[in-house]
Amino acid sequence: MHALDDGISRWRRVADAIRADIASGVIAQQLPPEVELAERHGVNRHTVRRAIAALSTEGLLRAERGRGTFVNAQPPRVIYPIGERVRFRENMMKQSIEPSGRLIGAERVAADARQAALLDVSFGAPLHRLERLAVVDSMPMSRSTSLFSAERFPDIISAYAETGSITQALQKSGVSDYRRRETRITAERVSPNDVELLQCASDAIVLISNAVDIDMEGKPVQSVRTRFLADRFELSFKPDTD
Amino acid sequence: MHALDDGISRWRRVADAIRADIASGVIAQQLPPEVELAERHGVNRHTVRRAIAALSTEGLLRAERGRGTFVNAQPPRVIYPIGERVRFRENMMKQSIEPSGRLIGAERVAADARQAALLDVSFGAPLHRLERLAVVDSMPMSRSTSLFSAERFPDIISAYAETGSITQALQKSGVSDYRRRETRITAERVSPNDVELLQCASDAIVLISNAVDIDMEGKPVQSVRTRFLADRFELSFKPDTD
DNA sequence: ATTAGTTGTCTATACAAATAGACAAATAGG
DNA sequence: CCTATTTGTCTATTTGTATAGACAACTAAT
Repeated sequence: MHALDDGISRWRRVADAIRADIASGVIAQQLPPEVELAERHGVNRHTVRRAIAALSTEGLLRAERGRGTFVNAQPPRVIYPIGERVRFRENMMKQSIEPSGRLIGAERVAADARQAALLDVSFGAPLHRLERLAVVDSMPMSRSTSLFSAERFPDIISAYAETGSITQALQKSGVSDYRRRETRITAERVSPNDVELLQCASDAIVLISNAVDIDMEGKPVQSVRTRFLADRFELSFKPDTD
Repeated sequence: MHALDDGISRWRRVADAIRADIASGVIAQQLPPEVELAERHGVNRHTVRRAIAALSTEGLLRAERGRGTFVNAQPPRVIYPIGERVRFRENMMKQSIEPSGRLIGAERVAADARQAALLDVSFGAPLHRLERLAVVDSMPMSRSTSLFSAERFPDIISAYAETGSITQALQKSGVSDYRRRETRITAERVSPNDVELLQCASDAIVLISNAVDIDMEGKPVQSVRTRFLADRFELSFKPDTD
């Protein structure tokens, strides 16, 4: 009677279903009793209990003996505008959120064919790779990998380390302003490497944004790949605004 | 010694890792031998075999006894531009793709608070809900739920049924042109209802786009929620283009 | 105080997942 | 032809998942 053997346990599917019901508002404050949930999902009560246990350690639910199981209030999704002007710090502060970027790694690499085309440098040219982690209220939000031409921006790493801001680091390197040329968005399961970094479940979903920033003459400045945790973010694109 | 009990079987995690390695180009044509994969992922060879079996029935891999396991060529992700002008048919035909929309349901509903605000109608006002399925080469790509004011567009359903196009259905209803006001993007696991409709795995990831279209006077025309299969799509946002 | 309804804990059983080892069958290269 | 390498098949064992039933502990209302 097993629907599809997709390698996902029943309690996990029940947990996902409950999570979805909460997100969509089907379940508001209090969960139905365990026996009812078991019937609804066609599983044993113990399976429901395991699902609830998982969601409880996640902080989404709170079970009280004799009373029932309740939904904890969740922080709303952070809205992240994508458009011509993308400035992480500005965007967050408009929503009364105090952000902080953390440098988690820097490396010198050679441009592969794809990056060479995006950044308009020759194949194999030296690049600075900058790994950042965006944190809001001590909760990891996204992980970014930026690539800069090492020839054009030899000191971008130290400039970022000092200022903690891409915008300011670029200003020190002579780029007074920049804008986004293109943003491509897709979604995947989080990579195992990022699980502890982002403090998320090992099967969390990340929104992936591949973008290229250009200076005012239209020359590529940075190529950046950001992985947003999908359950903490919502990307917003407004044509008119700004 | 279990890393994290997240309800996902080991073979499934190995399968996901292999899929990711293929997507990122770490694995190109041929897979490493099963024993090597087993070591790399810290599992038994049989577990790797099960992962490979799943990916083979999925069409991603092809195992040949005595030779090895090979990666089948995959169709590239369809690039879907989001911007002011969003026209499904036009967008697809630019990429030499012949699309087709299928009407899978229509219903008359009352506006809830959120939809009323988006469409600028009063709470409880009658809406037409239009459910569509976008198909490319007989492969389902996305599922859309459109909402129109039933007062302003009483015949939108039949107009869409005749023309098979939102753009043309709106023209028949007196809207010569429209543009997108805002697009909000997030990602979730596919809902169980959509699994058979979209012909995808029960834990596939969907990119969700919530958008509002407005006419040339700025009045809201439709509110549309589209669920794109993340492994078949890439959303692209270009500020300058058009 | 009693009762109905709820979550928490315990034992037991059937079934699937993962591990382990051995060997067959096909391929490729010397 | 022979050998090394690789995928395919088989048996067996251990561990984890899911089901089943019973009962305790707690809450809220009568």
